[in-house]
Amino acid sequence: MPDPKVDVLHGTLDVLILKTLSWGPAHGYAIAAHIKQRSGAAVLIEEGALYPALHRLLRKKWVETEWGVSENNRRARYYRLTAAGRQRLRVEVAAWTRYAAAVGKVLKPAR
Amino acid sequence: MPDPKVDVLHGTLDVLILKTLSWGPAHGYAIAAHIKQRSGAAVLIEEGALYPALHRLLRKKWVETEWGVSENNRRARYYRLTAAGRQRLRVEVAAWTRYAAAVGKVLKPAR
DNA sequence: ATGTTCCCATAAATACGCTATGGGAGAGCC
DNA sequence: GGCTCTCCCATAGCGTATTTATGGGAACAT
Repeated sequence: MPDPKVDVLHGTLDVLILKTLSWGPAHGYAIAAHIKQRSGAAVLIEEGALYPALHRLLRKKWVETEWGVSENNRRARYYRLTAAGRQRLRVEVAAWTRYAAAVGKVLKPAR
Repeated sequence: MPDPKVDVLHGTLDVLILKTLSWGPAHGYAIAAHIKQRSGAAVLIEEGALYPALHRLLRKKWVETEWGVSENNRRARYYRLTAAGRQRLRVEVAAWTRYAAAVGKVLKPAR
């Protein structure tokens, strides 16, 4: 069984969602589309991961939601960052940046 | 502010270990120390994660092992990259690089 | 009417790191 | 001889997050 495909590293989905919502409220489908587009199709969010993640963020009060109608005239649930969510975004971006830099140092070729 | 500890993101441990072993054979304890040192203490590998990971890599034939004696005159198990492991390292470094770049694009501040 | 896209959602399987815990053996100090 | 510190290996149980697999409903184009 050759290699398992890993689209999203554990723990990075939340920050991607929060960042996306920092541009303004959006519904789930649009969030996934935005991340895909903005990452150059390198990060693909499965719906089975997306909706549990959104509910998780809701429970933590980092986002809030209300039903609405999408641009395509469909029933859609819009998510919006809360103040706590915006703060959390800063924390998670900092953590990612730090971690990515650290991994980069380890993986960097010899000097 | 003591030690800002950062959890290891799922899926990044293997590549860190493989990279470390690309410098030459090493035992578990030294692998953890190397990653800690090289990452500027940002990435700390718990032993409860390290040894299962090493056994995983063994099962996949990416590393091989033999018992020896450490620099401190202690019984130690040395791990060495196999050819398949070296190849796998290239794949995983590429995957990390690509993924990190993609996340970076999403997290980048406004245009 | 039929297929396609859009949109939401959950269960089961899976994966992997963390915490907690255990042990053994060399080295240095009293 | 004891004591403690550091080095080194290892496993079990837990928690959490992602993938896979499914399901459904509504709008729109053909």
